[in-house]
Amino acid sequence: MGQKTHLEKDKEIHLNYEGSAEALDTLRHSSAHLMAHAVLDLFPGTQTGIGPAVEDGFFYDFLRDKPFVPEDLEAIEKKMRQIAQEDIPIQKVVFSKEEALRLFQEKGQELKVELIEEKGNKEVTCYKQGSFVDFCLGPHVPSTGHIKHFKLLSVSGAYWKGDEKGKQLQRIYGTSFFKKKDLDAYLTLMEEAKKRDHRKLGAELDLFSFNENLGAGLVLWHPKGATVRHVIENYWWEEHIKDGYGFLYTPHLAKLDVWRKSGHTEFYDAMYPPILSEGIEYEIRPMNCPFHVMVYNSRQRSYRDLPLRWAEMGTVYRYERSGVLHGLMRVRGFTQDDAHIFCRADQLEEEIKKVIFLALRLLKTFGFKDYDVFLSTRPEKHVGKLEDWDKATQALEKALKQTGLEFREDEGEGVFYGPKIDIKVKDALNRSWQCTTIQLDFNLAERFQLRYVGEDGKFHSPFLIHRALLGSLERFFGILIEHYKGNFPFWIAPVQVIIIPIADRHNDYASTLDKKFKENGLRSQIDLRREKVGYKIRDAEIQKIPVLLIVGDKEVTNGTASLRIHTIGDRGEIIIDEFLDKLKEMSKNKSLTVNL
RNA sequence: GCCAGUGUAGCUCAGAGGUAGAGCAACUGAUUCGUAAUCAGUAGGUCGAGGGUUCGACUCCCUCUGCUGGCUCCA
Repeated sequence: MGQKTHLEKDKEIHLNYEGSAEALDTLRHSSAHLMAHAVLDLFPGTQTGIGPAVEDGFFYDFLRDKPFVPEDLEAIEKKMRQIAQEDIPIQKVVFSKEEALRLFQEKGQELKVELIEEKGNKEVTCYKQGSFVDFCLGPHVPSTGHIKHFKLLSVSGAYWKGDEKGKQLQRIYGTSFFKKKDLDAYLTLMEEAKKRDHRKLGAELDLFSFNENLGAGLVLWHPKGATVRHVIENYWWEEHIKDGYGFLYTPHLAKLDVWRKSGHTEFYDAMYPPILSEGIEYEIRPMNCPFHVMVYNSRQRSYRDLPLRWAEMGTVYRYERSGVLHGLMRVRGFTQDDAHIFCRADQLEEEIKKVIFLALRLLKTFGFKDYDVFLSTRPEKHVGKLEDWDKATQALEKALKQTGLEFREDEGEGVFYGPKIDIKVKDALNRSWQCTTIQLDFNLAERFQLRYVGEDGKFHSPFLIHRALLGSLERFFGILIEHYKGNFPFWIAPVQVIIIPIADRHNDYASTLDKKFKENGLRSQIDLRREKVGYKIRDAEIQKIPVLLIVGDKEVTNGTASLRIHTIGDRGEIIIDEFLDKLKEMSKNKSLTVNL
């Protein structure tokens, strides 16, 4: 379906099929119009901003004295259904710019007037449905009756043209589908996402918490969360050792002058105010780079020393505005799995390739197999030599191509100090999360005068690669929790095995098993409470412990245990030593599934 | 930071201008039990914090703080 057009110039006929993404966008765009139509009917005097289709639905921005409250959404939705039922034709109308301006002026739609003045050509395309007219390029569905399966979701604030200093508008979000089945599936997916929300699971599984008295965005890692973190860090270290990294520990604080020199005070706005001590200003670090650079500068370097790869789980603190904080995904204190690589021009491509492969190796092991990859190139405002930018951008591109990854080029979206590669992982619900970032840094190399002595005996500037693979441990943990819905793979699970004795008389036997598992490097736990098996099993299942071992008279006599696998169920008796080996194997292989 | 919503027991949630209630969890006792909740009893709250209005505030008003959904920004 599509909009029929009788324009002489526009001979092109849009034939959109329901299955296509374009068709869905059209439907949603029309849904946005329908919503604006309903809003203007219900709340005369409201001004309309923009109302596009977005990834999961649509929104429309409104300017109105009184804010919309949740109850208004119900009324608007009802009105929308009414207008949809009337099946009003949606027509394309072309005005001259003057006509269009007059029309919207008369309607008191000043925002639209502003838009037409900016974007309108000689001829201004509008779409009309009954009393509602909108400045819009279309296309749209033929009539309001085509819009059947939609739901308004939320109200929020939004700035006119995205400008924080501009007018504050009210945005209403909704979604719309061709088929009821699809709408229901979407709503179910939202419910599903809520169930695996890391904030909810974090509390339920006792992984981490926040505390109002401590401050927003500051994470308390509980023992179970800390165990997962430790597992992640251990594995991360092993892989970095394999790739020839050295490790650094550096302080969380430095004189403000360091940050002046690095340019952070000038260019970076997420810094906490400095701390004055004995007349000297200190700054809590928002980044690790200057410290690593100082290690580099602690002695003279030769071209033979390069590349130098130095990694640190570097904790940083950034003042994030209160409204942007979000569970573990966006915090004020976090630990980056950071590293800086100092290399020569001729090593650049190889080093970047190595980093990409290392990133993929790590992400795959954690179970992430789909990625969105971006290459961001030189923005207008930048530092560094053009020649270096070109060389580096080429190296990034060449390295990416060699990995066989599909990537998108974001032209001009690089940071002012260098081009970069970003890798976002897709989780179990196909949501995308920023993890890996690989950035060239011409700024620090220059400001801290990084040098090495070349083959020719002269000083040269090394390239500085700044990279984080998991991103931040906090965010990565959050992503892991949501990806697995708290059902961590065996090698990651904070408690891997729980031993459940049926009655008191089985406690001793159970304890020897627990001890044996612990001695073999497994994270085992024992439930000695005087409760019925059913109760203990339920508890263990809720805690999402992957392996449950139940021991009663039979098992004590046979020297065995009965296995129950989380979410799978009872698997019968197992022989301890054999089983122990299997578990150790599973841990060692970092298996993502339970193979027992 | 901005717009909107929200904060009642450890958790999930009722209630309401006259000093708070349920279920689960916790604790105590009984039960010694075979694959997702045994029974009974007890205890638990400065109703997010501070200020104001009122004879009286958990309830109304203001400020702060945390959280939620967005905007803007970002690992």
